Amino acid sequence: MTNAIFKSLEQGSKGALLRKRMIAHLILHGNSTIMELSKALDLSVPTVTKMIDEMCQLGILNEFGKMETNEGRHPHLYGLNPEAAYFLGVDIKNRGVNLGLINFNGDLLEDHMNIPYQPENSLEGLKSLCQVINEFVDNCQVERNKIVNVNVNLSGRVNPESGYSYSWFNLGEQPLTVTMSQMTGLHVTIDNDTRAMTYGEYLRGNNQAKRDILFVNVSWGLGLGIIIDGKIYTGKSGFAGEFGHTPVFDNEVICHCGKKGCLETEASGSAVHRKLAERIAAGENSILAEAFGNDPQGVTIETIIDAVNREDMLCIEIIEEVGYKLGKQIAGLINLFNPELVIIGGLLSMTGDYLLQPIRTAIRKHSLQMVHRDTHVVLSTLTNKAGLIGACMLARSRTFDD
Amino acid sequence: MTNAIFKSLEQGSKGALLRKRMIAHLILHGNSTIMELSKALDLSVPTVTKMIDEMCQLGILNEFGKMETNEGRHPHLYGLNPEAAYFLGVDIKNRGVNLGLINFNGDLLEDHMNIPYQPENSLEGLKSLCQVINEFVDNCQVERNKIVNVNVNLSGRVNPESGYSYSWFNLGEQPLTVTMSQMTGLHVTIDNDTRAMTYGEYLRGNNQAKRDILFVNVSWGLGLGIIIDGKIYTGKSGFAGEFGHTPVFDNEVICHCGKKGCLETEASGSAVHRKLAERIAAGENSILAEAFGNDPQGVTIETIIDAVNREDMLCIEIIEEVGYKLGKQIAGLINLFNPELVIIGGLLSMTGDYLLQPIRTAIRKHSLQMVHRDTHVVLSTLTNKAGLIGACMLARSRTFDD
DNA sequence: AATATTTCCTAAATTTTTTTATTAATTAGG
DNA sequence: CCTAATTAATAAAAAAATTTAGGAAATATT
Repeated sequence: MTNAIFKSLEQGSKGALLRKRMIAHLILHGNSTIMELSKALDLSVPTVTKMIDEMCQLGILNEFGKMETNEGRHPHLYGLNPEAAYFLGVDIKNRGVNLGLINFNGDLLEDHMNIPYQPENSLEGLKSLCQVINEFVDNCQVERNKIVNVNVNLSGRVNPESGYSYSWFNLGEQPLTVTMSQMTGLHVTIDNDTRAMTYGEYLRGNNQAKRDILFVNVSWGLGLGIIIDGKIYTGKSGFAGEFGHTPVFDNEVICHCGKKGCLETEASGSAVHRKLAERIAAGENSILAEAFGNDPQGVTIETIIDAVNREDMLCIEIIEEVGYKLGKQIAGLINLFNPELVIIGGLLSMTGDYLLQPIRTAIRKHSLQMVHRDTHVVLSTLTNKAGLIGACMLARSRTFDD
Repeated sequence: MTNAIFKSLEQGSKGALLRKRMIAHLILHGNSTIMELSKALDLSVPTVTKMIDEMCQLGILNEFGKMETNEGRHPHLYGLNPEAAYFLGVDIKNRGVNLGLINFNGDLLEDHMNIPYQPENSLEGLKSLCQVINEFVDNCQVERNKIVNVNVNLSGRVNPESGYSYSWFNLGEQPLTVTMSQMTGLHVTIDNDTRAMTYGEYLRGNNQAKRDILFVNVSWGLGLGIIIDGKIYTGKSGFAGEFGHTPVFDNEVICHCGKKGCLETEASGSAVHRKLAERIAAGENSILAEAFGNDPQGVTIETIIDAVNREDMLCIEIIEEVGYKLGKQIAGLINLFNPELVIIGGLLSMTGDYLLQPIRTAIRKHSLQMVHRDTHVVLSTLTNKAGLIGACMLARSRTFDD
């Protein structure tokens, strides 16, 4: 972002708020006409015209030809200038890190999945993460000074407002965002990984125009992202969505949160892994029997998903069992939230209908018909890139939030 | 509300939106200075001054003397003119109806509890309800034409926007609000009873300045009211908050919703009633043994509450059991919503600490410490008047919503 | 092909809002 | 009791936004 553009959006700058509202509208609704903007922002046509002219001058917006209409003069279309700014998304996984670059328009220009990186909760671990980021920036197609913001997804407790992370890299006194900015020379924001996935699906997952959305992140653990009236809901302290630790069962499995009976102990990737290990140990057959025999800890969720998609019966049975238990709890969520859309995402959702159908069955059976009638339940469309794309989208959005 | 006042707030009237925003602020924050309003509404001091002058002229606002400050010139205080308009709240109970009258300032001027009325889901039942309302209006201290709006609480499915009620008085084609307006000659709005209670506690329950609130309505059934960012959350179709039908148990009790295992079958007034009946039938002793022996259906929640407060051991035991089960599920809600405040209300909350303490114990045990640390769990302060006061407050608010 | 109709966009006039400067009201301290 | 310091409210000037009216670009109709 050139200096002139940045200045025109700085807090205090005349008309900055309106300009940001206009950008936010264009992000959400795509290229628009003056009339549409005038109605959406509740401003007169001349005012919008004037603002658009200014922003075209600054290089923030572009004209994109005329719209095809049936009658009358055709209106011009205006939209974000893709080259006005670039943003970076960073998605940290158990055994690697995903990096992505988008332009101002939100198009994913480059992505680099599974860059080797061993997450380690120390200053060294943070330094090597920043090194990975710096290498990506140095080798990407865009100059460093054109990258306006970097958003990093972290698991666990994250306060995006203050920039503090409590579960990861909670080192020293200053917010993690400040430390990372110093290490990379780039502006950095952070957010929770499930929230980022939710935001990615909201903006890029074929789910346009839905305002009340639940996103269920079924990976090693179990998380929930909540979008209410088009905005991410974080709760009072930023910890909303701890779905995995809902007290449901009377089992004796100790959850990593320290309690017993958490939903996560029966409905998550870790639950699938444990159940598989138990049943293979009890003598049941599976194409993963050998792998579990050699090194149970070495079997990843990806391995299990692969086995499911190769139609291993034991794996499918366990996925169905877990899906039904999860669906029953999602039924409760639907009763509570009466959402427009429920998206099933996370690693385990890559088993597709094997997971989705039992969930749908359980929802039909256990939630009130009048409530779930208006709720669509679908699979994530971004699958394993939801977190990365969400990180990129957040990197952009955060630049225009106050 | 005189014609001039009404006209100045009508949609389309110049500055109506700003005037409504100002009224909304004064409702929520009480009497304010010009400076405070200027900051809250993001308008300059001269603009606010001009608006206030106009609204004082119209009789909407009053000046209320000067505020005590330490230094400098003291600012004038402005607030709603209590006599500018009056509103009626109607709260329908199982065996009667509660009516209340508030002034523009929200002060409860008159209330009439438990007016004999047998709710009947028919045109006759609706007519006799309107007759009760008309009698109250004719005998109250305010002239009929000064009453601007009447809000009626109904249980079950209600769409406040469209004015249709689906569980009660779903007669004919036009919205219930229109029918009732014709029958009473007054402007009528409707809402769900739990939402009204929630709104009452939000505005009048010593819980000011909290923005994310859950209200648990433990009466014969079990409902949940959700306030997010200071606004009532209704979900996509207006049915959010069906907490009572969360699938939790494996029992064989058929809920009135038709399903088995609903939370409501183990944690609600009806559950307490059933458990009591069962254990008395099994030979356990209680001061209600005789009453249950004669006419089980005749024993009301009020009777049971009375027995608890007279320290009947069996009743207390059952309340504690129900409280713990409810608390465990509320723990899940806290994990999900990370709210600032949880209010325990509804008829059963009148057992006070007998219900609250087991709930708190269960929350401590079953929700994540880092999440519930910032959540206060309190009893309803409006108790049996929450619904009525909420109805009155909604009657007023609805006049200034679009 | 000419005219009517529809819709978009622009320019000047009008209205509204904000800035800036000034006056008013109040307290603290000498 | 007077003056300095502080904050509120107002008035006039400046800036910004909207309304109104008219021209421009496109399609439909005669």
